[in-house]
Amino acid sequence: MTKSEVDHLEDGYRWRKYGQKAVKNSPFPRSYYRCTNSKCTVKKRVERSCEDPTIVITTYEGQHCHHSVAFPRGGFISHEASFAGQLTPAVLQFYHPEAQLHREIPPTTAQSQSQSQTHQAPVDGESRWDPEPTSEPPTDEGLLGDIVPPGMRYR
DNA sequence: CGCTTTTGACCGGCGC
DNA sequence: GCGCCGGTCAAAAGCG
Repeated sequence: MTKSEVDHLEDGYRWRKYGQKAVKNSPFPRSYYRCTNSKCTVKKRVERSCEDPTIVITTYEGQHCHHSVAFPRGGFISHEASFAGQLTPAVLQFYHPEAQLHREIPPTTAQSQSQSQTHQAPVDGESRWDPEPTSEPPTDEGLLGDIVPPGMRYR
């Protein structure tokens, strides 16, 4: 879950929208994105919270088998790519429709991605990520394959 | 000219 | 068996 005012959350990857559907749960439509890389079967589902338009719920499916496309000097992408091979426990409790109803929204949601960060890869550029991690095949180690990068919570 | 977005249709699964 | 819901595909249009 990410709080943001804009839909296009630049997470370092290139996404191609392949569909949009309105879900009954919320008045806002849900968008379906897929990684432009043919090898990457990663899918992303972006939905807006019904109660809080400023919050978008982004669900990732699968893992990227390549590094982010380009964040050379942008320097604001998180290091989530490094987690490409592991699952996050966060996925266990990521679906609580009711829970979010009484969730409060900090008024200071303004800076979602404007800040530049601290952390910038010294030598990055492109695919330094092995197409096939030696320790684990891209096939996927978990049936769910869902991954929620821990570093996706901006504040 | 190529790529991305957009929108409607189509398909599969589930519930009743 | 039918209807509903969610998800994906595919064609056309728009933009860079």
